[in-house]
Amino acid sequence: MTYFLEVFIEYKFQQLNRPFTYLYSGPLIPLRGMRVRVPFQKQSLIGYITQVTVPDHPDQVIAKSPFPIAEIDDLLDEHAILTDELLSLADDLSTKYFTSKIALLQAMLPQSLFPTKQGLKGPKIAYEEWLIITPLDPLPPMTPRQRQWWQMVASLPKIRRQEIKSKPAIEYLLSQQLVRVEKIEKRRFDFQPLQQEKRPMLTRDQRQVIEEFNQSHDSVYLLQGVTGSGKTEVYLSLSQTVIDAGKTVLMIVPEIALTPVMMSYYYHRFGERVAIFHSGLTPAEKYDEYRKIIRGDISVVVGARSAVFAPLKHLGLIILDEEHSETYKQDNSPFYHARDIALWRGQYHQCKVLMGTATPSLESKARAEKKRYHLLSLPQRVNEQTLPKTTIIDMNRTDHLSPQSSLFSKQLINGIQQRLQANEQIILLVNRRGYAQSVICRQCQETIRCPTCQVPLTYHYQLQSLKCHYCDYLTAYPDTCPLCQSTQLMKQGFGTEQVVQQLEKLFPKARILRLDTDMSGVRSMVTQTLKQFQDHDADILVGTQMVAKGHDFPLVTLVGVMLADLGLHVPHYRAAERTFQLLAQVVGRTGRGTLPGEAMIQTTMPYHYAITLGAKQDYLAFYRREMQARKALQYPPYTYLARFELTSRSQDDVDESALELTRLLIEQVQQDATVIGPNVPYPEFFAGQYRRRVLIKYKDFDLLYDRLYRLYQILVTKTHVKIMLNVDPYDS
DNA sequence: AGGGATCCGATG
DNA sequence: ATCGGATCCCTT
Repeated sequence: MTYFLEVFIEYKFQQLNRPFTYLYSGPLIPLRGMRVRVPFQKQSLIGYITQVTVPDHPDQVIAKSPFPIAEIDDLLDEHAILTDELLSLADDLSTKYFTSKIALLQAMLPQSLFPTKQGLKGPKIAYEEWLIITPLDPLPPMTPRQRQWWQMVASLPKIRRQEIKSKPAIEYLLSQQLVRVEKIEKRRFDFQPLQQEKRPMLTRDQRQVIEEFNQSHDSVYLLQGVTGSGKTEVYLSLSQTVIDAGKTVLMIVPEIALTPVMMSYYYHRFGERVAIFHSGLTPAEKYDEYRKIIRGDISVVVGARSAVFAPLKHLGLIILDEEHSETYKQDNSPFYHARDIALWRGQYHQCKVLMGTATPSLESKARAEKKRYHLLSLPQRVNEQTLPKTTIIDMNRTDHLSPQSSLFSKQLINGIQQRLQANEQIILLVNRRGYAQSVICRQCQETIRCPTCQVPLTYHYQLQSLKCHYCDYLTAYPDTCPLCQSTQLMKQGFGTEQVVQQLEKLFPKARILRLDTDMSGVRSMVTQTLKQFQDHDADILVGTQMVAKGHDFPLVTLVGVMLADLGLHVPHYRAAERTFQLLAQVVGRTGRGTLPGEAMIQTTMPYHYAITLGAKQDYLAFYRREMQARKALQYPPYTYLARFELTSRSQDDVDESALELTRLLIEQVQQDATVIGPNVPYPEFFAGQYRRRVLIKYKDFDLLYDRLYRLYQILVTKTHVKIMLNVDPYDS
């Protein structure tokens, strides 16, 4: 049989983002989604099959072809590693986001299955050998010892080979064909579920929401429930219905740190049919989980952003928890948003998509108001507690500051003291990691900066080093100013490390934990810290926004926020929304058990609406107010944004291309869009590349698409400059 | 004319 | 990305 294969090769360049035709005439059956090794210009490259055809007269096809068609070198997979759905998703996304299909497949697949040469070096399937008895009559002769082992194998349906301690015995049993060996794929990921309390009874509100969801025929739902209203129970209950009907569920959470908790909930209900999937697994674990999913052994996948591509078949429900979370947007190529992917897959499978949060993104709330999404609400906390009492503390007033440490207000110190005495727990949000924000030289007034990004470096006490929070550049803390050699270096601003240090001085008996991304380098450290706090092996948890998300600690009765206005100083149209959401979320971490909660917010901007409304968790007031601001400035959700990102090793080249692109854009699309640029991003130089951006603001992408695409095609051939389109960018 | 560097276009 | 042919440029 002669097959004609359409193959995409491994290079992820726009110019090569098209299929090449190859021949295969071997004994196997090639399928869409399998990887192949192909000759390509004297090279041997990996690619994947997107189309297979079997013509009646292959010779004629070859004769008529305008180019010579080569044979593939090798067929690399026995089964397709991608479903038709995901191939078609990659198709759609590569057109919409101007990205090569290979780049998208790399986002969808675990590294070890990448269609690149690298991928082939990845982990292989791990097998375990199981012994299974073969009924024989009459039995061959056996020594008593051999007979003993034989009986042991016979008493079980199957047994792991390594459990039989006597090697000669097995070999004899095998040689006599009394038992046979079956190789079964091993699952390397070993999930240790967390302890969980008994399943609570559903509240009336929860039952009502579940009923409304099940009765409705709408496709997209926004579940808006205040913090502590029990959204997770709703997710579990709806998942149960779907799984009982023989379909599968995709459960997406915003952070890897939240997967073990959510996974435990699902694991306790659905056992081995749950898979976990996120970028924190080892390549081997990811490989195993992925294969398990694609084989159809899995009913629920729990995971972070990349799990939205999990190749589940027969999807019956997609849940996106904490819908507003910015971690769902991948802000480097390929620039996708997990919410968009979820909606796309929902449509493909004709299944419902449920997005839950206490503080919806303005986009989603606006769509719910327009009835494009079906709004479900949980207005009450499950424990019938009121929302926590909150105080905003003006840190401009020196009389508010504690005489013992200027980082804290008197009030917060007192609050912590009281909780420690009552043996209750405290969360402190400090949304900046490290010890000191920056280091300045008193002599020459210069800040010490990253040699590659030019960003001020942050001082880390534990490492005794300076760290760049953009590129992770690390250097020992210098004794003298690198510019003028003066010894008068001064640390400015504080972060989590310093807060912990001060707390240790102020409360020597308190058990204090720190949680931020600096410790997530060590695998499972985050989970361990959270578990320690959950088990009340610590009194105070100090951390960055990681502490604000989704956790449920019933003993926490005080939440303190330091530097609440931090996010408001970033020049970004989403700054207020981010600050509001962060505050509302973190304030929601207190008073979740039977004890009433309290929150104290330290800020130098005590009257900013993001802070006053965030403190009260008054979503609706914030929504109305922020929508007015967005309307006045014509920002999303009243318009859409897209950003061309240009990078090059040459500053001149990138400047030239950016100007050219801006000129063309103004010429081509000014009627239907606003063109802003070229802009120089911060930092300008990153990862060995100079960067420029051009922003466009528009109302209707379809109207622009053809012109943008043509323009892109012209510029993309320019050598030395890479151009990417970031639709709906989130970073500043 | 010869050889090396550089550009450009195509890749099945 | 990378190969190979065309072009350019300098030297002899």
